[in-house]
Amino acid sequence: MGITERKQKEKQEMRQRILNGARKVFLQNGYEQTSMRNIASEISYSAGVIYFHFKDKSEIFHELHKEGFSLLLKQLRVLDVLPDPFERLKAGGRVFIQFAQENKDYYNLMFLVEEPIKNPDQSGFQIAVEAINHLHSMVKECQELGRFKEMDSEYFSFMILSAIHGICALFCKDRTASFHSKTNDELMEHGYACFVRLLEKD
Amino acid sequence: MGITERKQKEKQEMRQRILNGARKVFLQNGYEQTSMRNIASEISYSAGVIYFHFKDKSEIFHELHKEGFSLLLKQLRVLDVLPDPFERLKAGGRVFIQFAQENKDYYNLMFLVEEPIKNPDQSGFQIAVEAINHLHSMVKECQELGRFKEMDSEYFSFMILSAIHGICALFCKDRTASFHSKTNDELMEHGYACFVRLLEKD
DNA sequence: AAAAATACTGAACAGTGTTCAATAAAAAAA
DNA sequence: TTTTTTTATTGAACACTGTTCAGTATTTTT
Repeated sequence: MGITERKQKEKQEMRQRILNGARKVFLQNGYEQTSMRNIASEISYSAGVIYFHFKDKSEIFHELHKEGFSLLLKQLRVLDVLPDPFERLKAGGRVFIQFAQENKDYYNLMFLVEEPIKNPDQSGFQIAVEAINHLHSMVKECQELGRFKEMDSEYFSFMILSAIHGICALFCKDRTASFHSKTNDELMEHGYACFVRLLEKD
Repeated sequence: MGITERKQKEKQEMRQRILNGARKVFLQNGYEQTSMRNIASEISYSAGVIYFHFKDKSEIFHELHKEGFSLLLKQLRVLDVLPDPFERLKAGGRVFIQFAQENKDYYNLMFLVEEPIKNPDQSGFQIAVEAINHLHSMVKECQELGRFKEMDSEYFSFMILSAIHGICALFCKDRTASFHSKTNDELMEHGYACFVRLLEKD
Protein backbone atom coordinates (compact mmCIF):
# COMPACT_ATOMS: atom_id res chain seq x y z
CA MET A 1 0.00 0.00 0.00
CA GLY A 2 2.68 2.51 -0.98
CA ILE A 3 0.32 4.74 -2.94
CA THR A 4 -2.36 5.29 -0.35
CA GLU A 5 0.45 5.94 2.08
CA ARG A 6 1.89 8.68 -0.09
CA LYS A 7 -1.63 10.02 -0.66
CA GLN A 8 -2.14 10.28 3.06
CA LYS A 9 1.17 12.05 3.44
CA GLU A 10 0.28 14.49 0.66
CA LYS A 11 -3.06 15.17 2.28
CA GLN A 12 -1.29 15.77 5.56
CA GLU A 13 1.08 18.16 3.81
CA MET A 14 -1.81 20.12 2.33
CA ARG A 15 -3.44 20.31 5.74
CA GLN A 16 -0.17 21.66 7.11
CA ARG A 17 0.14 24.13 4.24
CA ILE A 18 -3.30 25.52 5.02
CA LEU A 19 -2.46 25.64 8.70
CA ASN A 20 0.77 27.53 8.02
CA GLY A 21 -1.05 30.09 5.92
CA ALA A 22 -3.82 30.33 8.49
CA ARG A 23 -1.34 30.84 11.33
CA LYS A 24 0.35 33.66 9.50
CA VAL A 25 -2.89 35.49 8.70
CA PHE A 26 -4.53 34.70 12.05
CA LEU A 27 -1.60 35.92 14.11
CA GLN A 28 -1.17 38.95 11.89
CA ASN A 29 -4.77 40.11 11.67
CA GLY A 30 -6.57 38.43 14.58
CA TYR A 31 -9.50 36.05 14.44
CA GLU A 32 -12.28 38.25 13.12
CA GLN A 33 -10.12 40.00 10.54
CA THR A 34 -9.06 36.69 9.01
CA SER A 35 -11.14 35.38 6.12
CA MET A 36 -11.00 32.03 4.41
CA ARG A 37 -10.17 33.88 1.19
CA ASN A 38 -7.21 35.55 2.93
CA ILE A 39 -5.89 32.19 4.07
CA ALA A 40 -6.43 30.66 0.64
CA SER A 41 -4.69 33.47 -1.22
CA GLU A 42 -1.80 33.31 1.26
CA ILE A 43 -1.07 29.78 0.02
CA SER A 44 -2.22 30.47 -3.58
CA TYR A 45 -5.24 28.17 -3.58
CA SER A 46 -8.94 28.79 -3.96
CA ALA A 47 -10.99 29.28 -0.82
CA GLY A 48 -13.16 26.26 -1.51
CA VAL A 49 -10.39 23.71 -1.11
CA ILE A 50 -9.97 24.55 2.57
CA TYR A 51 -13.35 22.94 3.19
CA PHE A 52 -12.03 19.72 1.71
CA HIS A 53 -9.38 19.57 4.43
CA PHE A 54 -11.11 21.33 7.32
CA LYS A 55 -14.71 21.33 8.45
CA ASP A 56 -14.87 25.10 8.89
CA LYS A 57 -13.04 28.16 10.22
CA SER A 58 -13.60 26.95 13.75
CA GLU A 59 -11.62 23.74 13.16
CA ILE A 60 -8.63 25.75 11.97
CA PHE A 61 -8.99 27.95 15.01
CA HIS A 62 -8.89 24.91 17.29
CA GLU A 63 -5.77 23.60 15.64
CA LEU A 64 -3.99 26.89 16.37
CA HIS A 65 -5.53 26.93 19.84
CA LYS A 66 -3.80 23.61 20.47
CA GLU A 67 -0.53 24.93 19.02
CA GLY A 68 -0.63 27.88 21.38
CA PHE A 69 -1.07 25.71 24.45
CA SER A 70 1.71 23.36 23.48
CA LEU A 71 4.02 26.36 22.94
CA LEU A 72 3.10 27.76 26.34
CA LEU A 73 3.52 24.40 28.06
CA LYS A 74 6.93 23.98 26.46
CA GLN A 75 8.05 27.29 27.94
CA LEU A 76 6.63 26.40 31.34
CA ARG A 77 8.31 23.00 31.41
CA VAL A 78 11.71 24.66 31.24
CA LEU A 79 11.07 25.64 34.86
CA ASP A 80 10.75 22.00 35.92
CA VAL A 81 14.43 22.09 36.87
CA LEU A 82 13.60 24.41 39.77
CA PRO A 83 13.37 22.21 42.86
CA ASP A 84 11.25 24.57 44.98
CA PRO A 85 7.61 24.45 43.76
CA PHE A 86 6.92 27.97 45.01
CA GLU A 87 9.82 29.36 43.01
CA ARG A 88 8.52 27.38 40.06
CA LEU A 89 5.07 28.83 40.56
CA LYS A 90 6.29 32.42 40.77
CA ALA A 91 8.55 32.04 37.74
CA GLY A 92 5.69 30.29 35.93
CA GLY A 93 3.56 33.39 36.29
CA ARG A 94 6.31 35.53 34.87
CA VAL A 95 6.73 33.14 31.92
CA PHE A 96 2.97 33.13 31.38
CA ILE A 97 2.83 36.93 31.24
CA GLN A 98 5.81 37.08 28.93
CA PHE A 99 4.13 34.54 26.68
CA ALA A 100 1.08 36.79 26.46
CA GLN A 101 3.22 39.81 25.64
CA GLU A 102 5.20 38.04 22.95
CA ASN A 103 2.30 36.05 21.50
CA LYS A 104 -0.62 38.41 21.88
CA ASP A 105 -2.61 36.78 19.09
CA TYR A 106 -1.97 33.24 20.26
CA TYR A 107 -3.08 34.42 23.69
CA ASN A 108 -6.25 35.87 22.24
CA LEU A 109 -6.98 32.61 20.47
CA MET A 110 -6.31 30.59 23.61
CA PHE A 111 -8.16 32.65 26.22
CA LEU A 112 -10.14 35.53 24.78
CA VAL A 113 -11.85 34.42 21.59
CA GLU A 114 -15.41 33.13 21.73
CA GLU A 115 -15.08 29.34 22.03
CA PRO A 116 -17.28 27.29 19.69
CA ILE A 117 -16.60 24.13 21.72
CA LYS A 118 -17.80 23.93 25.30
CA ASN A 119 -17.06 20.48 26.76
CA PRO A 120 -13.47 19.76 27.86
CA ASP A 121 -13.75 16.11 26.84
CA GLN A 122 -13.36 17.24 23.25
CA SER A 123 -10.15 16.28 21.52
CA GLY A 124 -7.82 19.25 21.24
CA PHE A 125 -9.14 20.70 24.44
CA GLN A 126 -7.12 18.08 26.27
CA ILE A 127 -3.99 20.19 26.23
CA ALA A 128 -5.71 23.06 28.02
CA VAL A 129 -6.70 20.66 30.79
CA GLU A 130 -3.06 19.54 30.90
CA ALA A 131 -1.92 23.12 31.49
CA ILE A 132 -4.40 23.53 34.33
CA ASN A 133 -3.21 20.27 35.91
CA HIS A 134 0.35 21.58 35.70
CA LEU A 135 -0.68 24.60 37.76
CA HIS A 136 -2.78 22.55 40.13
CA SER A 137 0.00 20.10 40.96
CA MET A 138 2.41 22.97 41.65
CA VAL A 139 -0.06 24.43 44.14
CA LYS A 140 -0.44 21.05 45.84
CA GLU A 141 3.32 20.67 46.04
CA CYS A 142 3.50 24.06 47.72
CA GLN A 143 0.86 22.98 50.20
CA GLU A 144 2.87 19.87 51.06
CA LEU A 145 5.70 22.22 51.99
CA GLY A 146 3.42 24.18 54.27
CA ARG A 147 2.28 27.04 52.04
CA PHE A 148 -1.30 28.10 51.28
CA LYS A 149 -2.67 26.04 54.15
CA GLU A 150 -6.42 25.95 54.77
CA MET A 151 -6.93 26.88 51.09
CA ASP A 152 -8.74 24.55 48.71
CA SER A 153 -6.16 23.78 46.02
CA GLU A 154 -8.72 23.78 43.22
CA TYR A 155 -10.13 27.21 44.03
CA PHE A 156 -6.70 28.55 44.87
CA SER A 157 -5.37 27.44 41.48
CA PHE A 158 -8.30 29.10 39.79
CA MET A 159 -7.58 32.30 41.71
CA ILE A 160 -3.92 32.30 40.70
CA LEU A 161 -4.75 31.72 37.04
CA SER A 162 -7.38 34.45 37.24
CA ALA A 163 -4.96 36.99 38.70
CA ILE A 164 -2.36 36.34 36.02
CA HIS A 165 -4.88 36.03 33.23
CA GLY A 166 -6.48 39.29 34.34
CA ILE A 167 -3.18 41.11 33.83
CA CYS A 168 -2.78 39.57 30.38
CA ALA A 169 -6.40 40.10 29.37
CA LEU A 170 -6.35 43.80 30.25
CA PHE A 171 -3.15 44.08 28.21
CA CYS A 172 -4.40 42.09 25.22
CA LYS A 173 -7.66 44.04 24.99
CA ASP A 174 -6.02 47.43 25.50
CA ARG A 175 -7.68 48.22 28.82
CA THR A 176 -4.54 49.53 30.48
CA ALA A 177 -4.74 53.13 29.32
CA SER A 178 -6.64 54.24 32.43
CA PHE A 179 -3.54 53.61 34.52
CA HIS A 180 -0.96 56.35 34.42
CA SER A 181 1.96 53.99 34.14
CA LYS A 182 4.68 54.73 31.63
CA THR A 183 4.56 51.44 29.73
CA ASN A 184 2.46 48.30 29.66
CA ASP A 185 5.54 46.22 30.50
CA GLU A 186 6.11 48.19 33.66
CA LEU A 187 2.47 48.01 34.72
CA MET A 188 2.30 44.26 34.17
CA GLU A 189 5.61 43.52 35.82
CA HIS A 190 4.95 45.57 38.93
CA GLY A 191 1.34 44.45 39.08
CA TYR A 192 2.46 40.84 39.09
CA ALA A 193 5.13 41.67 41.67
CA CYS A 194 2.37 42.96 43.97
CA PHE A 195 0.53 39.67 43.59
CA VAL A 196 3.68 37.67 44.31
CA ARG A 197 4.26 39.71 47.46
CA LEU A 198 0.76 38.75 48.59
CA LEU A 199 1.45 35.08 47.92
CA GLU A 200 4.68 35.25 49.91
CA LYS A 201 2.82 36.41 53.01
CA ASP A 202 0.86 33.16 53.13
CA MET B 1 -37.00 78.95 18.23
CA GLY B 2 -39.63 76.41 19.26
CA ILE B 3 -39.36 74.40 16.05
CA THR B 4 -35.65 73.72 16.01
CA GLU B 5 -36.01 72.85 19.67
CA ARG B 6 -38.64 70.24 18.92
CA LYS B 7 -36.53 69.04 15.98
CA GLN B 8 -33.60 68.53 18.27
CA LYS B 9 -35.78 66.67 20.73
CA GLU B 10 -37.15 64.43 17.95
CA LYS B 11 -33.63 63.72 16.76
CA GLN B 12 -32.62 62.87 20.31
CA GLU B 13 -35.62 60.55 20.55
CA MET B 14 -34.64 58.77 17.36
CA ARG B 15 -31.10 58.39 18.66
CA GLN B 16 -32.50 56.88 21.81
CA ARG B 17 -34.81 54.60 19.81
CA ILE B 18 -31.85 53.25 17.86
CA LEU B 19 -29.86 52.86 21.06
CA ASN B 20 -32.70 50.92 22.70
CA GLY B 21 -32.94 48.57 19.74
CA ALA B 22 -29.19 48.22 19.61
CA ARG B 23 -28.96 47.46 23.33
CA LYS B 24 -31.55 44.72 23.01
CA VAL B 25 -29.85 43.03 20.06
CA PHE B 26 -26.31 43.63 21.33
CA LEU B 27 -27.00 42.18 24.76
CA GLN B 28 -28.96 39.31 23.26
CA ASN B 29 -26.59 38.25 20.50
CA GLY B 30 -23.23 39.77 21.43
CA TYR B 31 -21.14 42.26 19.47
CA GLU B 32 -20.14 40.23 16.43
CA GLN B 33 -23.55 38.63 15.96
CA THR B 34 -25.28 42.01 15.87
CA SER B 35 -25.77 43.59 12.46
CA MET B 36 -26.97 47.04 11.57
CA ARG B 37 -29.87 45.40 9.74
CA ASN B 38 -30.81 43.52 12.93
CA ILE B 39 -30.86 46.75 14.90
CA ALA B 40 -32.84 48.54 12.19
CA SER B 41 -35.46 45.82 11.88
CA GLU B 42 -35.78 45.72 15.67
CA ILE B 43 -37.08 49.29 15.56
CA SER B 44 -38.79 48.89 12.16
CA TYR B 45 -36.56 51.26 10.22
CA SER B 46 -34.21 50.80 7.29
CA ALA B 47 -30.57 50.14 8.05
CA GLY B 48 -29.40 53.25 6.27
CA VAL B 49 -31.00 55.69 8.67
CA ILE B 50 -28.77 54.58 11.52
CA TYR B 51 -25.88 56.25 9.71
CA PHE B 52 -27.76 59.50 9.80
CA HIS B 53 -27.75 59.40 13.61
CA PHE B 54 -24.54 57.49 14.33
CA LYS B 55 -21.18 57.52 12.61
CA ASP B 56 -20.87 53.73 12.55
CA LYS B 57 -21.33 50.55 14.56
CA SER B 58 -18.42 51.52 16.75
CA GLU B 59 -20.14 54.70 17.93
CA ILE B 60 -23.16 52.69 19.05
CA PHE B 61 -20.83 50.30 20.80
CA HIS B 62 -19.22 53.16 22.71
CA GLU B 63 -22.57 54.49 23.81
CA LEU B 64 -23.42 51.10 25.34
CA HIS B 65 -19.89 50.87 26.72
CA LYS B 66 -20.58 54.08 28.61
CA GLU B 67 -23.97 52.78 29.78
CA GLY B 68 -22.34 49.66 31.19
CA PHE B 69 -19.81 51.62 33.21
CA SER B 70 -22.39 53.96 34.62
CA LEU B 71 -24.51 50.94 35.64
CA LEU B 72 -21.52 49.32 37.32
CA LEU B 73 -20.51 52.52 39.08
CA LYS B 74 -24.06 52.96 40.36
CA GLN B 75 -23.93 49.52 41.94
CA LEU B 76 -20.50 50.19 43.44
CA ARG B 77 -21.55 53.53 44.91
CA VAL B 78 -24.14 51.78 47.05
CA LEU B 79 -21.20 50.54 49.09
CA ASP B 80 -20.10 54.11 49.89
CA VAL B 81 -22.07 53.83 53.13
CA LEU B 82 -19.53 51.32 54.46
CA PRO B 83 -17.15 53.29 56.65
CA ASP B 84 -14.23 50.84 56.50
CA PRO B 85 -12.48 51.18 53.12
CA PHE B 86 -11.21 47.59 53.27
CA GLU B 87 -14.73 46.27 53.77
CA ARG B 88 -15.81 48.50 50.89
CA LEU B 89 -13.02 47.12 48.74
CA LYS B 90 -13.86 43.49 49.48
CA ALA B 91 -17.57 44.03 48.91
CA GLY B 92 -16.75 45.99 45.77
CA GLY B 93 -15.07 42.95 44.29
CA ARG B 94 -18.09 40.83 45.03
CA VAL B 95 -20.38 43.43 43.41
CA PHE B 96 -18.08 43.58 40.40
CA ILE B 97 -18.19 39.82 39.92
CA GLN B 98 -21.94 39.75 40.35
CA PHE B 99 -22.24 42.49 37.76
CA ALA B 100 -20.27 40.37 35.30
CA GLN B 101 -22.47 37.36 35.98
CA GLU B 102 -25.72 39.27 35.59
CA ASN B 103 -24.58 41.44 32.68
CA LYS B 104 -22.29 39.16 30.73
CA ASP B 105 -22.78 41.05 27.49
CA TYR B 106 -22.30 44.47 29.04
CA TYR B 107 -19.15 43.06 30.62
CA ASN B 108 -17.95 41.82 27.25
CA LEU B 109 -18.57 45.23 25.72
CA MET B 110 -16.79 46.98 28.59
CA PHE B 111 -13.71 44.80 28.99
CA LEU B 112 -13.39 42.10 26.37
CA VAL B 113 -14.35 43.49 22.98
CA GLU B 114 -11.67 44.89 20.72
CA GLU B 115 -11.58 48.62 21.42
CA PRO B 116 -11.57 50.93 18.39
CA ILE B 117 -10.51 53.89 20.57
CA LYS B 118 -7.15 53.84 22.28
CA ASN B 119 -6.59 57.13 24.09
CA PRO B 120 -8.33 57.67 27.44
CA ASP B 121 -8.74 61.39 26.78
CA GLN B 122 -11.56 60.51 24.40
CA SER B 123 -15.04 61.51 25.49
CA GLY B 124 -16.99 58.51 26.68
CA PHE B 125 -13.87 56.85 27.93
CA GLN B 126 -13.96 59.26 30.85
CA ILE B 127 -16.28 57.07 32.85
CA ALA B 128 -13.89 54.12 32.71
CA VAL B 129 -11.18 56.33 34.17
CA GLU B 130 -13.66 57.35 36.86
CA ALA B 131 -14.18 53.70 37.83
CA ILE B 132 -10.44 53.15 38.10
CA ASN B 133 -10.08 56.24 40.28
CA HIS B 134 -12.81 54.86 42.52
CA LEU B 135 -10.73 51.73 43.06
CA HIS B 136 -7.51 53.65 43.41
CA SER B 137 -8.84 55.94 46.13
CA MET B 138 -10.16 52.96 48.09
CA VAL B 139 -6.72 51.40 48.03
CA LYS B 140 -5.14 54.64 49.21
CA GLU B 141 -7.68 54.89 52.02
CA CYS B 142 -6.73 51.38 53.08
CA GLN B 143 -3.10 52.36 53.09
CA GLU B 144 -3.84 55.32 55.34
CA LEU B 145 -5.27 52.82 57.80
CA GLY B 146 -2.10 50.76 57.70
CA ARG B 147 -2.96 48.13 55.09
CA PHE B 148 -0.95 47.25 51.98
CA LYS B 149 2.10 49.12 53.22
CA GLU B 150 5.21 49.28 51.04
CA MET B 151 2.97 48.64 48.01
CA ASP B 152 2.67 51.19 45.22
CA SER B 153 -1.02 52.07 45.18
CA GLU B 154 -1.16 52.38 41.39
CA TYR B 155 0.31 48.94 40.72
CA PHE B 156 -1.59 47.43 43.62
CA SER B 157 -4.89 48.75 42.22
CA PHE B 158 -4.02 47.32 38.84
CA MET B 159 -3.30 43.96 40.47
CA ILE B 160 -6.62 43.91 42.31
CA LEU B 161 -8.55 44.81 39.18
CA SER B 162 -6.62 42.14 37.27
CA ALA B 163 -7.41 39.43 39.80
CA ILE B 164 -11.12 40.20 39.77
CA HIS B 165 -11.25 40.80 36.02
CA GLY B 166 -9.44 37.50 35.47
CA ILE B 167 -12.20 35.64 37.27
CA CYS B 168 -14.86 37.41 35.20
CA ALA B 169 -12.99 37.08 31.92
CA LEU B 170 -12.53 33.31 32.30
CA PHE B 171 -16.24 33.10 33.07
CA CYS B 172 -17.37 35.34 30.22
CA LYS B 173 -15.26 33.52 27.63
CA ASP B 174 -16.18 30.03 28.87
CA ARG B 175 -12.69 29.07 30.03
CA THR B 176 -13.82 27.53 33.31
CA ALA B 177 -14.60 24.03 32.05
CA SER B 178 -11.10 22.75 32.87
CA PHE B 179 -11.84 23.14 36.57
CA HIS B 180 -13.83 20.33 38.10
CA SER B 181 -16.06 22.63 40.11
CA LYS B 182 -19.78 22.00 40.12
CA THR B 183 -20.93 25.41 38.97
CA ASN B 184 -19.37 28.62 37.70
CA ASP B 185 -20.93 30.51 40.59
CA GLU B 186 -19.19 28.30 43.10
CA LEU B 187 -15.85 28.52 41.32
CA MET B 188 -15.98 32.30 41.09
CA GLU B 189 -17.19 32.81 44.63
CA HIS B 190 -14.60 30.55 46.24
CA GLY B 191 -11.89 31.77 43.90
CA TYR B 192 -12.57 35.33 44.96
CA ALA B 193 -12.69 34.23 48.60
CA CYS B 194 -9.14 32.88 48.22
CA PHE B 195 -8.00 36.22 46.92
CA VAL B 196 -9.69 38.07 49.78
CA ARG B 197 -7.97 35.79 52.26
CA LEU B 198 -4.64 36.75 50.69
CA LEU B 199 -5.50 40.45 50.99
CA GLU B 200 -6.42 40.02 54.63
CA LYS B 201 -2.96 38.69 55.46
CA ASP B 202 -1.37 41.96 54.41
C1' DA C 1 -46.21 79.08 -3.76
C1' DA C 2 -41.26 78.09 -4.37
C1' DA C 3 -36.97 76.83 -2.42
C1' DA C 4 -34.25 74.63 0.97
C1' DA C 5 -33.30 71.62 4.59
C1' DT C 6 -34.28 67.38 6.90
C1' DA C 7 -35.35 62.40 7.67
C1' DC C 8 -35.71 58.29 5.59
C1' DT C 9 -35.66 54.40 2.03
C1' DG C 10 -33.86 50.88 -0.74
C1' DA C 11 -30.56 49.64 -3.96
C1' DA C 12 -25.83 49.01 -4.50
C1' DC C 13 -20.72 47.83 -3.32
C1' DA C 14 -17.29 45.15 -1.52
C1' DG C 15 -16.60 42.12 1.80
C1' DT C 16 -17.73 37.60 4.76
C1' DG C 17 -18.38 31.94 5.64
C1' DT C 18 -19.95 28.21 3.23
C1' DT C 19 -21.75 25.00 -0.47
C1' DC C 20 -21.57 22.66 -4.69
C1' DA C 21 -21.61 21.45 -9.75
C1' DA C 22 -18.04 21.06 -12.89
C1' DT C 23 -13.39 19.62 -13.88
C1' DA C 24 -8.81 18.06 -14.03
C1' DA C 25 -5.69 14.61 -12.35
C1' DA C 26 -4.44 10.34 -10.59
C1' DA C 27 -5.41 5.43 -9.27
C1' DA C 28 -7.86 1.22 -9.94
C1' DA C 29 -10.17 -2.00 -12.72
C1' DA C 30 -11.07 -3.84 -17.15
C1' DT D 1 -3.85 0.08 -22.71
C1' DT D 2 -8.28 1.79 -22.23
C1' DT D 3 -12.10 2.60 -19.22
C1' DT D 4 -14.00 3.51 -14.85
C1' DT D 5 -13.73 5.29 -10.27
C1' DT D 6 -11.78 8.11 -6.78
C1' DT D 7 -9.68 12.24 -5.29
C1' DA D 8 -8.34 17.15 -5.23
C1' DT D 9 -9.30 21.61 -6.85
C1' DT D 10 -11.74 25.44 -8.90
C1' DG D 11 -14.89 29.17 -9.37
C1' DA D 12 -19.50 30.51 -9.31
C1' DA D 13 -23.23 31.03 -6.32
C1' DC D 14 -25.98 31.96 -1.81
C1' DA D 15 -27.06 34.47 2.05
C1' DC D 16 -25.08 37.32 5.03
C1' DT D 17 -22.15 41.62 6.73
C1' DG D 18 -20.94 47.23 7.33
C1' DT D 19 -21.35 51.17 4.76
C1' DT D 20 -22.58 54.65 1.10
C1' DC D 21 -25.57 57.25 -1.58
C1' DA D 22 -28.98 58.74 -5.17
C1' DG D 23 -33.58 59.40 -4.79
C1' DT D 24 -37.96 60.69 -2.26
C1' DA D 25 -41.17 62.36 0.74
C1' DT D 26 -41.91 65.55 4.45
C1' DT D 27 -41.33 69.67 6.80
C1' DT D 28 -39.42 74.30 7.46
C1' DT D 29 -37.90 78.67 5.59
C1' DT D 30 -38.04 82.12 2.27
